[in-house]
Amino acid sequence: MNIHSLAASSTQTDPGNKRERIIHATIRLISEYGFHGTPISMIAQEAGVGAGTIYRYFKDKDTLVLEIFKQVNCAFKQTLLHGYDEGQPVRDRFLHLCRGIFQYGMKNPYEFKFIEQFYNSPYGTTLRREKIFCNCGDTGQDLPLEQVFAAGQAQQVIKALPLAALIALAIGPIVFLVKDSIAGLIQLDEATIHNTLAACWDAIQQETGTNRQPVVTPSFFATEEKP
Amino acid sequence: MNIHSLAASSTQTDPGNKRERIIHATIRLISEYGFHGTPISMIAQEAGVGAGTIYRYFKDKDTLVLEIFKQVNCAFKQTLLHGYDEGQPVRDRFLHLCRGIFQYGMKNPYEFKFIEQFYNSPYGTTLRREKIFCNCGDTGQDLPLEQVFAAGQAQQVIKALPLAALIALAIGPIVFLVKDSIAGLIQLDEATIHNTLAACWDAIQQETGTNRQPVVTPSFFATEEKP
DNA sequence: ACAGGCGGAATGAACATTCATTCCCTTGCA
DNA sequence: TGCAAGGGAATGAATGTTCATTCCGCCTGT
Repeated sequence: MNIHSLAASSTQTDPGNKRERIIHATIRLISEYGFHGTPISMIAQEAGVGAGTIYRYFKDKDTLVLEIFKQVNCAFKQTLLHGYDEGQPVRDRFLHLCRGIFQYGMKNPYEFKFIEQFYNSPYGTTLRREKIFCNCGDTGQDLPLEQVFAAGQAQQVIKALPLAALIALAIGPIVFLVKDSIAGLIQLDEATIHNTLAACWDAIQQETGTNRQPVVTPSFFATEEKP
Repeated sequence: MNIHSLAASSTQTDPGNKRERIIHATIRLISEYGFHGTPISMIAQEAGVGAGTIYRYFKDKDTLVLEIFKQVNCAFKQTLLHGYDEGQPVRDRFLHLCRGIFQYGMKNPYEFKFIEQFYNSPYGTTLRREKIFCNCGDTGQDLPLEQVFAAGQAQQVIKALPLAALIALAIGPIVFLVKDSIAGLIQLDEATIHNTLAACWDAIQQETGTNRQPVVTPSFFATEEKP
């Protein structure tokens, strides 16, 4: 798997809309069966094109999937920023982004699961570790969610947990629930979505009231493990 | 020199420990590459046995993986019940189970990812939908986590969210964090684990104080989507 | 008529599974 | 105690299938 052909995308406008059909077929099938579980022949059939035609548009299977991932991932990020206002309070910005992830997953189940598949593959893990990601106007800066966490911690409205933990607390439940929804295991109504998102906020927010267990600081655990 | 006997181990009890070696190799490889990404030949090599030997112990690749899943899933559930006391308060029981998942994942990364892979495969989804699961002393009753949620809701210490949402809020972040840890993307210390688990509780617990946004009820959303 | 996109058969590699053979432990017999 | 035959376990080359990729003749738009 090599990385080239960044922009051979549209030699001429678009002959049929074969490229699009191939992309959608790939997303749908890989989201369900995974990379190794979806042969090129299956993609060709689903797209309604000949197997050879796929190679007119993509160098090989690896390139096909990687290019689709970049495209889908960028579109996903763009979606999150729709209507996003940096001037809003931390809680509102947080909920906007989380709701965006939720809605994206509900409206684009195949893309959502495709992204999941990719991130959980060895290739995806490498990508994350090397922080390559895609550049879709992305200047290498933090994702907005990370900015929200930083701002929230500065204002002491968000817990002083490691970034990875905050991300897990925010996104973990959403991914979990969206996957269950896509699989048809549950039916989500708007109230449940709203309350779940509020619960995600409860998880990361720094309590200021008195009716809460104190958060234990790292130094507490210097010598012992459990009270 | 001698005549019989140092090892009565062979014919019946454990021929070598090949079966074990095959199982461990399968878990390790599938946890990393997925079902379709790990050929039998690779499993045989990793286990240090001939490819044909695997078929002495398992009917085919599907059976191999399914049997391993049952075994691993049951062992996982048993682990969670270690030291579990139904007489404890809801919060303590909840934290015990969540911590158990966390620790299991950290100590058994291959098994943890194997279970993940399985649940996210088409087969795993089907299994979940049909609620077949394995019966390892499992009398078909609810998982302890579900019992805790039910008890907590009865006592009004846990939010009145659908079961699937509560499970997502509890397990989602843990799965997320453990996977990051296994991938080597983060380093977890005990304090972070403790605080993250506490945050999971914050997510599902029903506030009794006054400094909290009210939880919106379903009827609120009957006609509109966003205030 | 022709240039180039297109489908799908052709190709060689890789895969799951089988099977003839080898290996090694047990056991009957001298 | 020594020895060799018997039999189940193990092996890896053989088999038939499926895969990714290539190739070539057809066909459409111009």
